[in-house]
Amino acid sequence: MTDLQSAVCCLPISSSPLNESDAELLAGVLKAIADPVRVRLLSIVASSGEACACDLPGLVGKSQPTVSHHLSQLVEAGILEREQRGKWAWFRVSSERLGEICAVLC
Amino acid sequence: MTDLQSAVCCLPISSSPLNESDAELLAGVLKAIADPVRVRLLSIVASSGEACACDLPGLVGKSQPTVSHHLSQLVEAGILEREQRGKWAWFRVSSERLGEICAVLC
DNA sequence: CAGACATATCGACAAATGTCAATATGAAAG
DNA sequence: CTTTCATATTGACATTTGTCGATATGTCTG
Repeated sequence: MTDLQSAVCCLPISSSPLNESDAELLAGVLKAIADPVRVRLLSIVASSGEACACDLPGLVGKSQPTVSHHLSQLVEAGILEREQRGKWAWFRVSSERLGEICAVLC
Repeated sequence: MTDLQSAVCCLPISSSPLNESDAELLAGVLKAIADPVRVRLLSIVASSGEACACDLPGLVGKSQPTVSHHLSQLVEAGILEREQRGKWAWFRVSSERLGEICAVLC
């Protein structure tokens, strides 16, 4: 997948038809959220302000590797930010990135 | 897939952790947009106000059955509305539904 | 009704995705 | 440096998804 750490893509979708590459960027970011487990992870992190990876497998009922994989996808899409604290990984939401998504959609 | 014609799901994701069924609803609606071709279709319809299905295969470079399939997914998710005019199918964006999505995300 | 044409459905297939067990990596503590 | 523990990566697999050709359905027109 292409680099998603910069801006989502573009002007609002209603301002003019997206070209193929902008469409891939936007679709990529949305795809990163569009999974039930990732939505729950995102919601858990968002509502707590931050969350430790160590708690998340228990909270969503998935294995540690699966949760790790989902978290990586959210980080790669710029939706979560990862911070290492000792041996623990903490995550918080990039409300800036979420805002970008909404700005493109609405 | 479950019925997505009613409200997307829930309070904003940051207000409290989504339960599994709300997460599936939200993920389902996002998944309906999270594809490059569907993003382009959505953007074409949104920026024109409305669009005829007859023009869309040419505009996105996909076959008629493929476009029809993508449009159905967007309609099923409540993101596009379909209207039959003679033998043509016209589509417009449900800005209400898009607004719901943004309200849940941000 | 018959023909023409727009759209939907079906069947098939390759590619992408979600999942987990096993294992590797990395970071602190002793 | 060794051990311990948290997280990431690998490999494998079943399921889902995007795509198209062929065909069915539906809607107007003559």
